[in-house]
Amino acid sequence: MENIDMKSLLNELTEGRELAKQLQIHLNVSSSSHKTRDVLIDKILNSYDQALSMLKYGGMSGETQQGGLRIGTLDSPRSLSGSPRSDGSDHEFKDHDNKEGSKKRKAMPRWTQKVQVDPGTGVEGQGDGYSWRKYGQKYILGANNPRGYYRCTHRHSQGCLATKQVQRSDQDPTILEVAYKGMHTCSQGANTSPKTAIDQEPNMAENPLQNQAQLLDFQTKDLDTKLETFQPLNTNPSPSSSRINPQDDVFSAAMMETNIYSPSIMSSEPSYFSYLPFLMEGDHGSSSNVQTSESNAKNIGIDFPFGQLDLDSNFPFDNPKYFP
DNA sequence: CGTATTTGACCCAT
DNA sequence: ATGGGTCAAATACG
Repeated sequence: MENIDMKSLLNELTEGRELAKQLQIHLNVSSSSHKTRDVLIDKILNSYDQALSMLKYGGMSGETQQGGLRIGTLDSPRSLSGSPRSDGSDHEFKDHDNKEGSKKRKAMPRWTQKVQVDPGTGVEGQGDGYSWRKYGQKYILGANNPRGYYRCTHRHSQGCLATKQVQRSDQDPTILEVAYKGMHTCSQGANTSPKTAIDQEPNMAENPLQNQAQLLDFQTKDLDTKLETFQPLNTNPSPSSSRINPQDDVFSAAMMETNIYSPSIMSSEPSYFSYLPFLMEGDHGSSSNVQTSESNAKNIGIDFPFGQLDLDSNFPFDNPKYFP
């Protein structure tokens, strides 16, 4: 039963590929806006994110791994409750629990993403293809902004355990840190046709409320209804693509690595990085601050999303059962 | 009127 | 004991 959810995995990867394709198209068509591209990139990253998480936690319970990374703009971690020196390093070869015989702890995949919101509007753009329901908010030590707790709307109906936490960065109000936990098992997001999503220019953004309402079909309420602090959300992948082609043609990796971050950065719109690298993290960092590990000064942002992930180390890629 | 959000209390893990 | 995460009643929203 601990088998990897091959279906979902394939879906994610396929979706990612499709998105990449779209991005490619958009890149050729200079008419597409940067935002659109950003959105695509965003989604692509999310797809990989999801897929990787699945692999990671589905393949082995090695759970927490951490590839620290940060965005160039963020600095000074600010005073955390404790001392940041905890450990940014990567030493995870300490077997946590040797007794695998015991009950398997639900090592839900966790990863965080930094999302840049539009400074002017304060809105992130479009939401992910999932519907979230806010179930809590709390002020965290060391952070001035509250952290919002969201869970998948279909938690009860479909037992989807995906959750996410959204917190606005203290220093950069335009940066939103979204920590995801668990993956969606619900049947939503299937209809997240990227095309539709990206086609909508997220320009409205006046009222967070309206924003969410008009964004897309799926409602994504992550926004803070409060007037004082808007807190948009981020976007997610769109699983369940229509068809799965296990043996698609080559993955245009080259294209991806070349364009992934380029558009947003070099294109123009200096104020729009849109997507920041994400990082997987475990629980060693007792301090819960998302941006804790800043010791890893290696900002990969502009490289390749996978570079930061050390998955290779734990990834059972030798597993032949990957693509049946 | 049904559903999502708000918000303090509660619970659990450090 | 403290802080983080969740619950749930009350409220807001559409």
